[in-house]
Amino acid sequence: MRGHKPGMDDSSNPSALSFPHLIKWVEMATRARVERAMRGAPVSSSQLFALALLAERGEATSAELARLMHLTPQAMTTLLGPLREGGLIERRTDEAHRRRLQLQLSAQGAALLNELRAMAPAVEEDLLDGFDAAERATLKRLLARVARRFG
Amino acid sequence: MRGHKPGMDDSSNPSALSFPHLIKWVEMATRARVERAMRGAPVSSSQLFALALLAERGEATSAELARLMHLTPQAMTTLLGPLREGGLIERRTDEAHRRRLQLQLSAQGAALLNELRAMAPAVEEDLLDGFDAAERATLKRLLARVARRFG
DNA sequence: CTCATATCAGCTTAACTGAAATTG
DNA sequence: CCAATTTCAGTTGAGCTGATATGA
Repeated sequence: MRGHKPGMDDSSNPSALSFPHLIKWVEMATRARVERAMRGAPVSSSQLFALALLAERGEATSAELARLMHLTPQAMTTLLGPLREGGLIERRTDEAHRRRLQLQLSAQGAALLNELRAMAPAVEEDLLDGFDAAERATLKRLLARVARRFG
Repeated sequence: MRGHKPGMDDSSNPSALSFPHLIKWVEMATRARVERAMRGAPVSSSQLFALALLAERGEATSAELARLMHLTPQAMTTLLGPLREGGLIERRTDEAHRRRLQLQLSAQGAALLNELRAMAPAVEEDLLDGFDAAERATLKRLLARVARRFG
């Protein structure tokens, strides 16, 4: 318990970092390692994340992905442009709503995603070295719960 | 338990997101809300984070902050520039190592940090709505442990 | 000489706002 | 007419590499 009273978090410590700062800090540590591991890859880490979300959904519009990723639709158009030019995603017009363009991974996109997924365990191991299996599972479960609240 | 065997995380699910992607996702949700809450503020969220780290340390060099934030020293110079011009941080030459410039918050910097800290609870509440106190404490404790491993 | 610190210059990527066209 | 989707154009911020200078 390290001197903590039950139910007492660190918010009583005036110099404790807020939740936004903690997330930002861990993300910066993660980002640095992911960028290094992805050096030379044909997509950025943000683009890879979009591919992963699209793979999970099977099919989605650009506007849906923008909402999932908390970006403006314009930012999503920019992000997806190179993926489409690189043949990693394909589009088809939704016949029910002809303004919507349904996206899905191409075979190349799926292959690239699969290939780049291989680097994630090493990054995780580096970041979570010293965390036991239960702690890792708890952290990932809580993060997934936060993320999924919005999509 | 929702059908989970004890000790089993979601890594056996091929479409589960990796730790780097989970962090990125939560960070994007957080970033969007923080940027909205900080619209019009004289510093960016990254600059605010640098101020928070500096406040915690009391004093630090630019190179130390760069290592803490997993940035290059050059990126840190760029990030700190406006803070110095805005009178939010002060520098003094380290007499033992005259090449080092020790940084610390000015009174204005401390005041601004204090003011902007007020928006964090609302962002946290929005993101962690539905999480009980124990879950929030656990999540923050685990995130802090990851972040502190590197500084 | 070597290493760490700090900074300048130039570049790329990620994100925004504003404006416009298309479809339901 | 209005709302959602997509995209173009322009802008800002955040991060990188390379090169330079200084001090221990």
